[in-house]
Amino acid sequence: MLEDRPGSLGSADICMLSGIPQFAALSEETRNALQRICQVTRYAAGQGVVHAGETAEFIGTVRAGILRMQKTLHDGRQHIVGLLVKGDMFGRVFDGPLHFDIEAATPAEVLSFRRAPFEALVSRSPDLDRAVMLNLLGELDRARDWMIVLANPRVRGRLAAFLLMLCTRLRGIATQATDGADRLQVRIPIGRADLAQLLGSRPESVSRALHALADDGLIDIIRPDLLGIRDLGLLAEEAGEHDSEEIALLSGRLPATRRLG
Amino acid sequence: MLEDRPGSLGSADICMLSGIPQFAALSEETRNALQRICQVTRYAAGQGVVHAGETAEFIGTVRAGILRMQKTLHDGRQHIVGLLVKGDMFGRVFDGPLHFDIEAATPAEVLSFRRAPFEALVSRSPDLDRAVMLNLLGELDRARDWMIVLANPRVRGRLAAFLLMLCTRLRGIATQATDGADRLQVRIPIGRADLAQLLGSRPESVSRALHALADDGLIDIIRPDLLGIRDLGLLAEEAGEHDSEEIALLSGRLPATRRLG
DNA sequence: CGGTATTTTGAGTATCGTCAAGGCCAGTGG
DNA sequence: CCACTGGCCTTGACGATACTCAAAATACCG
Repeated sequence: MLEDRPGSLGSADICMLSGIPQFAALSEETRNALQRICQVTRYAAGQGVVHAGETAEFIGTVRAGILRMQKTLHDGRQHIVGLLVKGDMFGRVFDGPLHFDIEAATPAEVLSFRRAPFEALVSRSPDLDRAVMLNLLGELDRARDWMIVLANPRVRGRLAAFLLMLCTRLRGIATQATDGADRLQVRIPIGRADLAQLLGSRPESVSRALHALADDGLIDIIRPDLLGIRDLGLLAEEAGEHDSEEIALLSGRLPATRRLG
Repeated sequence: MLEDRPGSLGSADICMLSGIPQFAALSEETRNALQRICQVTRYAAGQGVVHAGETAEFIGTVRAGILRMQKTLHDGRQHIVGLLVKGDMFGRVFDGPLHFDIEAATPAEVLSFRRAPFEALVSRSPDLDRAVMLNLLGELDRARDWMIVLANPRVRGRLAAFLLMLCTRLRGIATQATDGADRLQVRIPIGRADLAQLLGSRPESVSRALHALADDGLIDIIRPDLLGIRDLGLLAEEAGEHDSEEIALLSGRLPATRRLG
């Protein structure tokens, strides 16, 4: 359903929209119109994409890589409030300025549409309008999933929930091919300090929690930013296993211990 | 057992849409069309409105009172992920089932539109379409504000941030008239257990933090669910004062204009 | 007025935040 | 090629905070 087809298309331009699920279902006409008002921009890790307070002149869609959304506090510190991955949009269609900064967390490619023509196109194309709305709905759900992650009382639990999120929602983006067998690998796209703020903790505590999980055999720390997932089931248990169904699906091909209450 | 109960069909038709900001700007024609497919339902505190997993047959808008959005875990415990107040919509227009339960936190009035005709109307009326989209954008922002609240490392800070939210975003809804001078009163619409889960803590810790704030003179605990705000500025400081501007507005004098998404 | 649920308090322990130091890695310059 | 430097991650120690368990006090409801 969500498969993007490797386009056997003649023009290079036509490929610009490819790979983004939500655009795949659009009509030929709408896609062509989008094509005309878009451009691809590449960002290096750490580079700013949009700043809070300014009404972005374009609506963006992540094509590759990971962007982080953050609020800059008055004292200069930054507070991450979410990550944007392939297919996520930003830029407040029809609305005022953004309330958050957006920066590239990894090298990233952004597909950007000039605001005015994009809004006009949305008004004119019901299918695009609907795609935008569904995208918002999806982001809303994910923001609420974040809340559940953050509502975990212990750092270990929040970290486990976060890793779980990386394995499920961001599957195929943050995760990498397994090394032969069934071992799943996850790349953490942000540093310890940022991760700590995201999880409402401190870098030291995050590090300790991470190593505690490793000591208990739930994960392997291959590199500081690269983890191997050993037991997804135990991880889910640690996180409070809110959605046991989805985990079960993932664990299906893994020798995870199933101990549902 | 909570059961959904259809409310009385609207008879005072003309006034049904009144009082909800986002509908005020709609065209006469759209409002009339909405009028025809809506009904008002009243819920008692604790009563269920929609259950997760089912595609709601209604798109709802809160008219009065407070609803809570929650995820029911496999073990029966519930996890609150947000509160809905006047003007907030729920029901995933154009999309599948809800992922959360919705229950009345206080006695509430919900304006509900039958899904099919509502979606048809949205497709037909650009102004309504845009109102729905702006509403989603606003909810997304508030969900992210929640994340910042929850990312506070200490319970005191999270609690202070939560109270601040009640004073700003839910102003006039959770807040009550001041008793004479500058003292603001806030009603907490959920019990300690729910509040604790919402803030990623335990009822005991929430109670202690609350009384600690009271001992330090930031608030008064009039009843377990009714607080008097003594010093908004100190509260903001406690919370980490992310948005000092808005606080300054409130701390000075009102009336604060409703913050637009 | 009694019964129940919720909130609060208390004591003990685990966890976490804080401060400070040490280690690892990459890039830089001798 | 190697020492040096700076950033990030990790570790250690200690004090503060928060969770757990248990019990008492209070509010709520009929």
